Amino acid sequence: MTDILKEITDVAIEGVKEIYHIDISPDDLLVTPTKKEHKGDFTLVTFSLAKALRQSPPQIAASLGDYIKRSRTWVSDTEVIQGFLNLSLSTDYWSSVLEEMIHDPDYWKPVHNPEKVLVEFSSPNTNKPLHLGHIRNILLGWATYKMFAASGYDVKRVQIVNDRGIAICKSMLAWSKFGNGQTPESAGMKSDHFVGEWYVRFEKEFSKEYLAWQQTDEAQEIFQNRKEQELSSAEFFKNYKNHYFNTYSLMGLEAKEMLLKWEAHDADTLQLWKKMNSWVYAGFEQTYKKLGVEFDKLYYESDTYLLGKDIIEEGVKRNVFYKKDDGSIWVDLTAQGLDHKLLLRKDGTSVYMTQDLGTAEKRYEEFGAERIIYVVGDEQNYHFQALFAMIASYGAPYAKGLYHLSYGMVELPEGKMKSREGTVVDADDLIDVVIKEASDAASEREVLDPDIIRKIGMAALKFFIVKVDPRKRMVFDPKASVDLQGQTGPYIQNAYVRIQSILRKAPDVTTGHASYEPNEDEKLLLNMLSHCRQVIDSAVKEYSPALIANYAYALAKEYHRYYHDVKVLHAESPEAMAFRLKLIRIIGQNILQTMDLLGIEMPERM
RNA sequence: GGCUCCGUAGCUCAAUUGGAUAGAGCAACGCUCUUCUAAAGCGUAGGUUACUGGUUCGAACCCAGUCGGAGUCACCA
Repeated sequence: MTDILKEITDVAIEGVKEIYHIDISPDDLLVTPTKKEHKGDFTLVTFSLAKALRQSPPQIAASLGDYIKRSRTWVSDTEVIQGFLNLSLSTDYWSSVLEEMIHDPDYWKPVHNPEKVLVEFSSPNTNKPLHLGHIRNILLGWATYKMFAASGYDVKRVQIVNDRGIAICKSMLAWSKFGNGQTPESAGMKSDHFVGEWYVRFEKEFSKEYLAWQQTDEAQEIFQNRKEQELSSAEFFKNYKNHYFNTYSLMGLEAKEMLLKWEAHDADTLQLWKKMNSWVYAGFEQTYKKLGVEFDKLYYESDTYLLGKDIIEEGVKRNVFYKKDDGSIWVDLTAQGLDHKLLLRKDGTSVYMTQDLGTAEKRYEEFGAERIIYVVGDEQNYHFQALFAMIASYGAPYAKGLYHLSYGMVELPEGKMKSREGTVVDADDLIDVVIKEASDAASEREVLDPDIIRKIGMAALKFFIVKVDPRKRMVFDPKASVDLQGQTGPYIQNAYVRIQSILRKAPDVTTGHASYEPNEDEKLLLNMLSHCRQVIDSAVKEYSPALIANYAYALAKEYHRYYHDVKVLHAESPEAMAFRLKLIRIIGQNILQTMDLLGIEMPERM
C-alpha cells in the first residue's frame, strides 16, 4: 500500500467495470485529498464519468462508494456530496502507514532512473560581488540539485564563470589608473567588494568624461541630427551612452585596448587579470560558503569562449548554417518562429551563442549529461529558446534534454534594482542583516549559540526567496525577509525544535500502538507525510522548489496546531504516547529532510 | 510596434494543474503561557480572482477581446 492514490484509482476502475461494464483509464479519474471541512481522507471526483456512464454524478458516487466499501477493508466509511465521493480510511490503514514510514526512512523520496543531470547556476561576472539576484539564482540552483539528487538522479553542479570581457577590463583599468597598488588587505575590504569598487570607479570616471563630452560641438551636432526629434537632451544621451563608449570615448578605447591585449595574451595584462580575478574568487568563495553551496566543476569563460567554432564549421558544411557575403555566419530559425541569429562575426570571432554551443557539447562529452538545466534569469528566455532550437537543428544527441530554468527578476518594494543608482542589494550585506536580526530576536529570549543564530537568520532569508514560484517575478522586502514569525523559515525550524525537545525527554517506548485509534489531526498529518513523495516529484517535474517549501510550511503549521491541542509525553494512554512519539519523530525527520532540499538547516534548539 | 510572460485581500504569496464555500502570512483588533519551547495557538475583519464576453455539470486556471505591468527584439553577456 505504498501508493494510496493509485490504490483508490484502481479500485474505482474496477468498480466501474463491475457495475457499468465499461473500461475507463486512470486519466478519467481525479482523486484529491478531502477538503478539511468535509469528513473523509480522499475524494473521488465523479463528474467526468457522467457522460460515459450515462448516470448523474451523485448516483455514480453512491454506487462506487458502495462497491469500494464492500471490496476494500481499508476504507471504513464513504460519504457522497453532490458528485464528490469522500472516502474515510480505516485505523488499520493509518497505523500501517506509520509503520511503513518508520521502517523505510526513504519513504519520502520519489524514484527515478539514474539519469545524468547537470545543473548550471550562479554563473557570476568577475567584475563585482554577488547580489540579491544571484542569491535567488543560487538558491534555486542548489535546491534543484538537491531535489534531483534525492530522486535518484546523478547530478553535477557547475557554474560558468564569466571571467573575461569588457566588464572585468573596466575594473582592471580603473585599478591600474587610480589604485596606487592597493590590495584588498591594505584597503581592509572583502576582496570581491574591493574589485567591485574599481568597477564603480570606472563607471564614475566614464560618466564624468561622457558628461563633459556632451557639451562639445561634436556631441551637440549629433544631438541636433537625432532621428527621434521628440527626445530631450537627457533622454537622447542616456540612450546614446553605449554608442559613445564604443566610438568617441577615450576610456572606452582604453578598456577595449585592454581587452585586445588580453586576447593577444599580453603578459602584463594577463597578470593583472589573474590578480584581480583571484581576489574576486576568494570573495565569492566566502559568500558561497555562507550560503552553504558548492560546485563539482567550474567552467571559465576564458577557457570556453573559443569553443563552438568547429560545430559551426561542421554546420556550414551540412548547410544547417549559412555564410553571408561579408563572411559572418548565421542560422535561420524562422521555421521555429524565431529569427536569424549570428554565430560568428565577419572577423571570425565568436559571440555568446557560439560558446554556448561549444560548452553544451563539451559537457556532453565530459559528463555524458542527458539533461542540462540552465538556471538563468527570464530576461534570457529568447536566447535559450534560440540556443536550444539551434542545437536541435544540427541533431545533437543531447538536444532534447536541455532545459532553461527561467526565473523572474527580484524587485525591491521601491522598484527594480539599479546598480547605477546604488539600489542593488549586496549578497554579503543581506546575509549580515538577517543574521543580525536573528541575533537581536534571540537576545530577547535567552543567549544562544552563534551557530544557531546563523541557522535561523539564513533560514529566514532562504525560505523567503525559495517559497515563491521561480517563474514569477518577486518583490523582496528586506523588512519582511528578516521576519521570524508566521510563514517563515524560523517558523518551520520552531516546529522541528519543539519535536526535538519532546524527543529528548521521551522515555524509551516499547509499547505497541496497534489498538490506538488516531484522531483527525493525526490522520491529517500522516496523510500529509504520505504525500511528500508526490510533492517532491512534482517539484522535480516542474523545476519548482517552491512546492517543497509550501509543503514544509503546511506540515509545520499543522504540527504547531497539533502540538497545541495534544499532549505527547502526558498522553491519555501508553498506546497514544507510543503512537505519537513515532508520529512526531517522522514529522521531525521529514521537516529536516525536505528543508535540507532547500538548503535550510534545522537547529536542535532555538 | 512584433513576440513572450504576468495581473488573486492594503502588502507578500498559495490554490494538488478545470473541482466543493478562493486559502496562508504580514499589517489591525481581541483572546490563550504555574503546561512537551508563546519564534506558538485561537478568534474578528479583509475578495466582483484587472475588465467584458464565451466554452461546460463546474473557470482564478481554457478561448476571444479590452485595460495595465514586465521582459525581449545587439556583430552585449
